[in-house]
Amino acid sequence: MSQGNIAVTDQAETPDPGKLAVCTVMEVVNRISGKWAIGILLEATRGPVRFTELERSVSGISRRMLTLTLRNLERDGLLERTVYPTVPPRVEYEATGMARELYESLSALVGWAERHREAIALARDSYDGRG
Amino acid sequence: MSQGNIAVTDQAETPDPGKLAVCTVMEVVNRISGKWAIGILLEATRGPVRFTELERSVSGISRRMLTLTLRNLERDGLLERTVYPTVPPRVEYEATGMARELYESLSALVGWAERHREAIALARDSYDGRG
DNA sequence: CGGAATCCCCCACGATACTG
DNA sequence: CAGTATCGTGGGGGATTCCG
Repeated sequence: MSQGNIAVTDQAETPDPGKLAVCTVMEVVNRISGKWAIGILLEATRGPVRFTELERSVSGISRRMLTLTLRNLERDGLLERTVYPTVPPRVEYEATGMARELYESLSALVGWAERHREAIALARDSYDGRG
Repeated sequence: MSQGNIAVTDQAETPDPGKLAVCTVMEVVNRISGKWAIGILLEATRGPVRFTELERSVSGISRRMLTLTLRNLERDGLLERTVYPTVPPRVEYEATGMARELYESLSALVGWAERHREAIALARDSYDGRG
């Protein structure tokens, strides 16, 4: 994805700061746009959390998706995974500083959504009503 | 999606502001998480833009996806569609005030991505290298 | 407890037409 | 010019089973 927008900046005409911003936004949006990443990130921001705790607190998630999403977040450096070699095994996940900063950066978006939630709902009703 | 997190707030225990924020974030992220929405929104933020102009400036997009994404953005009240009943037809799209505010709200995310891009790349290399 | 492996489904998206 | 219609595909995600 984003082949066009990114490739264009190679050595072509003026790098166009606008296009660059688009790529940057898509980068971060794609990173958290999965169905579960944001919820997991939030739980892990509260403090160290175990696999099974996440399975319970992130309601609706399957073991498979929990594992996959945790791996991706860990890979991006947003979660730190700690294994305690006890028996039974104990694994804890915690948000990194980067992830906490990300969560703060999202507050602007939350503000926007709250300010315009009603307007969006009205726009949809209007659009769906008249076509 | 988000069945769990939203449904839980019906009349259950304390509404948990954290979970509510998760839903709000996912709301807005999902709204712009398509492959083309952000790029289209940017072009339409510069000023009124025609269908064919978008087809050229948003590189790689197909007519079909352009139409679908435009419809969704219009439905959410992020784009305004103006039809000039001339021949040949002329249709212009422009970002609404809401959309412009959204773009400003995204700047925090851009800042985050720029600050941590290198750290993320390193985290990935490290993760992929060692497994 | 904390996963990995397998199977299946759905839908966002791409390609390729046709049209007022 | 600005769309619609139709068909096909890939991968994100669900359900289930097995494992150290």
